[in-house]
Amino acid sequence: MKFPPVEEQMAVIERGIVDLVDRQALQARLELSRTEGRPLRVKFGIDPSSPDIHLGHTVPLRKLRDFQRLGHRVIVLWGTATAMVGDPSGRNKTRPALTREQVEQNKQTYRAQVGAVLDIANIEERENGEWFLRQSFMDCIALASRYTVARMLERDDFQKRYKERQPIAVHEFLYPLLQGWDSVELCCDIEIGGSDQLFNLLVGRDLQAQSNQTPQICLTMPLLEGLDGSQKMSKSLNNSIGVAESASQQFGKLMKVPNELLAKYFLLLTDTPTAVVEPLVQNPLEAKFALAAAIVTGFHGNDAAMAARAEYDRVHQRGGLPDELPEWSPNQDTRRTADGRVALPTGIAAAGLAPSTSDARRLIQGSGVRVDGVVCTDVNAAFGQGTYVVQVGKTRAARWIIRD
RNA sequence: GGGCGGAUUCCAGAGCGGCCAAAUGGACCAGACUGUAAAUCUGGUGGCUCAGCCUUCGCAGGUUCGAAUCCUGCUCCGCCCA
Repeated sequence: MKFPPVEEQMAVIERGIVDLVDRQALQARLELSRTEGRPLRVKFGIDPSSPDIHLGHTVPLRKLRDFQRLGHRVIVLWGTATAMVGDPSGRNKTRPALTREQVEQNKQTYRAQVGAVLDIANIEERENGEWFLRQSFMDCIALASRYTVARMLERDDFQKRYKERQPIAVHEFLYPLLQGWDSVELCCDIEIGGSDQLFNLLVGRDLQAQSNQTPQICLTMPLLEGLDGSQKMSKSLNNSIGVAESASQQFGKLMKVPNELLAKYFLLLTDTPTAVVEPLVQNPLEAKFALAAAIVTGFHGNDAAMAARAEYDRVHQRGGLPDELPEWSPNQDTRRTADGRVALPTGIAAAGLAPSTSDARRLIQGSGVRVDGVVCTDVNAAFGQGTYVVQVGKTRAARWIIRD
């Protein structure tokens, strides 16, 4: 196995990172790996606790890919056991517990999505259920005895919650120990995580040292803010861009990234060199197009990215229609007016363009609804036999086919 | 085990007998503007057969002409003492 010179490796590794504990040890270990021809074992734990991966998750995954390209051994550790405990990092609430079935299901969908970033044929996949699901309660006690309450409470998340009188369940104290123990089981050289993971990663060092292993190097990546520009990207906050979303969805959402965040998105989600990014960001619109194209190409290929761009131009810059226009026709349950026509609010709700008739009415009154391209503000409008294109806002539209 | 405090619409958080579908902020949606689905500004955000009607303020009862607001019990949660 041939590895690039340490200097070169360091440059790749350090791009975009937050913490590195510690830098000298990393250099030394890279040196050693080079002389011995031994790849370093780089672990990344994923708790399959929600069904989808978004761009925020891809930040550490991309760093793993860097390691993979440098020739090192990437270990993806599925937290099948830890997902059932729930990581307290960055949380102000206890996570809901998951069943084994949910975890297994999530893992399957995750796996496919991880493959969009990593060369999945070339990684080591493990599950911490391998050891934790077999251990006894006494093993758990033994593990718990390795750390003190005071040290746990040092942790920012816990301190905050404690001060704010939020509940902290006892099992949440166990989480960092489980994660740290994984590193012992896997003999990790390096562990990667989000910057909120630093505490957990450091616990791994302590446990490794106690087990006579060389403590792992801890490397953290920034947390990616979501489209709202302030909170961490998260599906439940509805500010995320999913890996599995369509090209046009991704493209559109990327155009929504706040201007201030552009440079960060480039740094963490693309390979574009900083020297190119800096001048580019001066023109936010162009930068956004470039960003969206780069990311969408990565997940869907060049053609899909071009098509998404073309659709964006048409829909948003010229007020045109999206590529895919769903069709809708009334059925027996659809309420009709006295003369047998379909009232506009009723139809909008029935066609799924708005959550309720009341909401549809408001949209109509707020001139957010167009029929065949013409704004309609008449709440009492109704349509008989024919075909109509009904648009709600810029992105929601349907072709109504009313046969009678 | 004892004492105290709390549960409000998507979230946070006002309201403490009628003026409450419920302040304010966030989030979200729509509109204007900008070759940005950014920023800024404006409007909206329980449902409906919609100038009216119906259902919401932890759950179940009760007092009252009238309750998110008062009383009783229950459930869940936080804090303090042991």
